Amino acid sequence: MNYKQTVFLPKTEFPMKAGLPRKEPEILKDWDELNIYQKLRDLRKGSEKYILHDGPPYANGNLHMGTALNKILKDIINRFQSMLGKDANYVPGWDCHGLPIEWKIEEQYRKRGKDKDSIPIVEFRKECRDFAKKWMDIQSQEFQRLGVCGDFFNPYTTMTYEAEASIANEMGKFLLNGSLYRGSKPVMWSVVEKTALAEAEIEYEDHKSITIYAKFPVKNSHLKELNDANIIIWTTTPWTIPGNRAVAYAKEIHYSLLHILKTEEGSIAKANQKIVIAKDLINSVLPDCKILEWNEILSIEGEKFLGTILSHPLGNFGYNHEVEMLPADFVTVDQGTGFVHIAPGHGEDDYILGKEHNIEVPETLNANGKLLDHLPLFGGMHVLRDNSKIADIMSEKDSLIGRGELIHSYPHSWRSKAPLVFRNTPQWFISMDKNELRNIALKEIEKTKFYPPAGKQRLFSMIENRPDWCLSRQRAWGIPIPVFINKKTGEPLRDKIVIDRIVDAFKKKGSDAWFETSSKDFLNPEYEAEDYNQVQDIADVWFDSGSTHAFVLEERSDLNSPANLYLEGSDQHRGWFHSSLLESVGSRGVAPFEGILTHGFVLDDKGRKMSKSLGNTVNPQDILRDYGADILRLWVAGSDYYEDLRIGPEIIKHHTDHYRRLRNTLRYLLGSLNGFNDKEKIECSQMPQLEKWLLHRVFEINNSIREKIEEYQFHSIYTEIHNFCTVELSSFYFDIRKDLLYCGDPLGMERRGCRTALDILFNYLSSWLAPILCFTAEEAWQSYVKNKEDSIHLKTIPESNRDWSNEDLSKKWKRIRYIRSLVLLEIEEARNKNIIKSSLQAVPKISMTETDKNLFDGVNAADIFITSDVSFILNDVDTPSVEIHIAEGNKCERCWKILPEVKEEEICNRCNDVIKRNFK
RNA sequence: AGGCGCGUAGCUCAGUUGGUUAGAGCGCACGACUGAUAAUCGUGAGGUCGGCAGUUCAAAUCUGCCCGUGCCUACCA
Repeated sequence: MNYKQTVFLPKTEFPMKAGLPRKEPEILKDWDELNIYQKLRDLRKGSEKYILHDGPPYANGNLHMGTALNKILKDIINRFQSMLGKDANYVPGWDCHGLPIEWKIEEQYRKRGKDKDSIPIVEFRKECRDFAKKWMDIQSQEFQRLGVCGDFFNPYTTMTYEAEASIANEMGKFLLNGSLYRGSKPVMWSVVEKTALAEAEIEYEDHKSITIYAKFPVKNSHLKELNDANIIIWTTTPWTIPGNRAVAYAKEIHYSLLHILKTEEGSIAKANQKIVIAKDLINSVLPDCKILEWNEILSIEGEKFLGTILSHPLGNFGYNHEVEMLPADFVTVDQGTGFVHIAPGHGEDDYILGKEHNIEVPETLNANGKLLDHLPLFGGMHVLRDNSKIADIMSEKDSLIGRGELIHSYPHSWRSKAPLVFRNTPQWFISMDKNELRNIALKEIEKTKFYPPAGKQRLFSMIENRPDWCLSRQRAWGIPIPVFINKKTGEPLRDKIVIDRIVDAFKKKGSDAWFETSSKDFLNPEYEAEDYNQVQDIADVWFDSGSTHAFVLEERSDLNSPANLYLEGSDQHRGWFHSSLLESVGSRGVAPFEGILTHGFVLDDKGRKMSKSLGNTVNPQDILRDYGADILRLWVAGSDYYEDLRIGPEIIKHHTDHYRRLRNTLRYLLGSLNGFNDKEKIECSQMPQLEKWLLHRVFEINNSIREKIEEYQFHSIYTEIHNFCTVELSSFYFDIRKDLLYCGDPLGMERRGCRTALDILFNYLSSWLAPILCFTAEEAWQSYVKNKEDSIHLKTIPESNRDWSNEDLSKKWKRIRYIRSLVLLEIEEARNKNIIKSSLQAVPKISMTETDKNLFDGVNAADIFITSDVSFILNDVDTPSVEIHIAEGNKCERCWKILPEVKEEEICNRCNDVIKRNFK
C-alpha cells in the first residue's frame, strides 16, 4: 500500500516563489478597490492620533534611493503605529517653489532662444507650476509603488492657493512683530541667475583665479620708517579692489619692512621700493614676486600698525579715499602676505569688520556682475571675466608687485555651476534675536526627543551660531514677500488690515495676485498707493516648507500640531528641521514637533557616496523591477538607518535570502494550517509543553517588538523575527513537529494543540511583518482568510497574552535544547562514520543527572531529538554524554520511524490507529 | 580647515557601567534528507574589534594622535 496519501503534508496556494515585481501591482490594485486608506481612517476614527508629518520632497526628477529610503521608513513607522491601534494618518507633501524648477523652465526658454525677462512673470510662473505638478504626479505614483500608504488623494503642496496665502500670512506675523527687517549685507550672489543664493544652493568646485599682490602706500604712520613704504596685500579677487576701504592685520603677527634690492627680469616688482609683509611669509611671497635680493630694514610687531593710514593702490587715479589699517582675528599667515584687504561690500568678515569701525559699505557691482560705470578705470568690467584685465591695468599704474594664478575651491551655484561673488545688496531678514527667536528655539530643542540623540547637539549648535535668516530671493517662482515700503521713511508698512487683504487675495487667486492686483486694492482706503513701493522679492523656499506645520498640521481637521515626529535625512538639520523650528517658534513660540528622527545617507556597498562619475548608483526602479518593493523595504528595515546605509548587489542578495526565509516560514505555516478551523482549536492549558513553550516565546517577542516600535528600532525587530523564524521555528519547532503534523491523529489533542498554536503564531507573525513586508504579509493573509475585504493592514498586533508567559518553562526548555544540541552533535558524528544516514535510524542513549532527566517528564524525548527512540541512564556528571545506537526493527512505511513493533513493509501501531480512525 | 557622526567576520547587525577563549543570523565549505524540494536539517571554517600610542591588574569598550569615510559649515584675503 502507498501510505503517502495518508500523510497530511502541508498544502497551500501561497507559492514559494514570490514573483514580487508582478504580484505587488496586483495587490496595489486590490487595495485600491478596497479603498484601504479611507477604510483605515474610518476604522481608526477617534483613536489616539499618531502624526508623522511628511517633509516635502522637491517636485522635480524621479525617485532616487534616498527618497525611497525616506518614504519607506516613514511608511514602516506609520504602519507599525497603525497596527498598535493608533490613527496614523499620513499626508504626503511636496515642495513646489524655488530655483531648481525655475531654472529648468529658463533652460527650456534658452533652448528656444527666448529670454526669460521678456516673458510676463505670471506666464512664467504658470509654467513653473505646471512643471511642479507634473513631477508631483510622477513621484506620487512612485511612492505608492513602494507600498507607501497615505492620503495620496489629497496631499499637501506648497503651491496651492491656500498654502500660498497661509505662508504669506506667516510672513505677515514676522512683519507685524518687528522680526522682519530690511538690511544690507554681502550675500552670495550669482551673476548668472541674478540672485542671492541660500547656503543650501551653493556648492564648491575648483576655480582658477587671478591673484595679485597689491601695494598700499603708507600715508600717515607714527612709525616714521613706514612713511615711504608699501603695505602688501594678496587677493584672489582683483575686482574687489575698487571696493577696498581698509587693510587688516593681526596684532600677534611679526612683520618685516623690506628693501627690495634686485628683481628678476620681467618682474612687476621694482628695486628700491620698500614693502611690508609678514615675516613668516617672506620666503613664499618674495619668490612669487620674482624678487631676488632684499634686506630687512626693520622688524615690526603687528600691534604697531594701529592708527596707520594708507592710500589706495590707485589713489592717484580716482580712488583717493583714505584706507585705514584695522586689527582682525581672522588674519593668519597660512597664505598671502599677512595683510588682508578689506572690501566691506564683498565678504562676510570684511563686512563685519567694517561695520565695527564705521566704515562705509560701497556699492561697486550691479546684478549682472559688472562694476558700476562711475568707477574709474574699471567701470563696466565683469567680475568673473575681466580680472586679468584689471590686473593689467593695476600693473600698468604701478600698483602691484606681483601677480599669478591659483586653482582653489570656490563657491558655485548648484544650478548654473557658475562661480559666485559676494555682493552687498538690500535684503529682507528675520532677526534671530530681536524677539528672542534664537533663545526660545534653543529651549524648544531641549524639549524635543531626538533619534538618534546626537541630532540634538547638531541642531542646537546650528541655531546657536547662525546669523539672521535672509528671507529674500530675487527670483520669480515663489511666494512674494508681502510688504510695502514707505517711500519717504523707507520703513515697511506694518498693518494687519493690509496683510489680511493680501492673504485674502492669495487665497482667491494664488500669490500671482501680488503681480496682478493693483497696489491700491491692498492699500486703500487707509493708505495712498503712491506713497509706497511694493517689494518685488520672493521668499526663500525654506520658509515655504518651514510653514507646513501652519497650513497642513493646523489647517487640516484630520491632523494636529505639534506632530509626533519629523523624519528626514541628517542633512535636514540645516534644512527643514531648522526652518520649521524657526518659523514655528517665531510665530507661535513653540516647536512644531515633539520628536525628530534622522536617517543617514545611502552609500554604495563600499561605503562611498553614489555618483554618476563613479558609476556606483543604485536606482530604486531597478530594484523594483528585478526584486520588488518588499525587498527594498526589507533592506530599509534591516539596516541601521541612524548611520549611513549601504546598498549594492551583495547586500540586496543578502536581503533576498532573508526574505526567502520569512516567506517560507509563512508558507509552511499556511501549509500546515490547511483546513484548520475554529472547531479544532483547544485551550492553551491542554496543549503539549512544546506548544506552551512556543506561546511563551510569542508572548516575549510580542512584548519586545512593541517596545522597539516606540524607539523606532526596526532593524532590531527584523533581526529578532528572522532569528526566531530560523533558529526557533524552522530548525527546532517545525522540524520536531513535522512528525505530529504529517502523521499524527487529526482528532488527537496533541495535533490539535499544535495546530492551534500554529494558528496563533500565524496571526502574530503576519501582524509583525505587515508593516515591513506590506505586500507579502497581505498575500499570505489573503491566502489564510480568502477575503479581500479583510486586509492584514486593517488589523492590529494582538495584545500580549499574559497567560502564555512561563519563565520556568522557558528555563527548562533552554536546557532541553542544550541537551538536544549534544545529541545532534553525536548523530552528526555517526553520520560522518557512515553508521547512519537519517536521524530516525538513531537511538541516542543519554547519560545525565536525575535533574536533567526529570526535564523530560511529560515530554516525548524521541520527538524532540527526531529519533525513533531514546534511552536514559543516570549519572552525576553535569554535562550529559550521548551514545548513538542503531534503531532496531523495521521502518514504518508511513512515518518512517524504525521500531521493533513494525513488521516488514508494514506500519507502526500509532499510524495504524490514525489510519483506522481517519481513512476507514 | 572646522562642527557632528561612523569604522566589530564576505554581508546585515549584537556587544549592558572596561572583566573568562568577541557573539547572532545569513553567505561560504562539507554532509544528510528527498514528505516545506529552486525548500529543509546538521557540522565546520571565517575576526591583531580601522591603525599607533597611552591610562589600567584588565580595553572592542576610556584618552590622545593618525588613517579611511559620511553629513553639515567655511573654504577667506
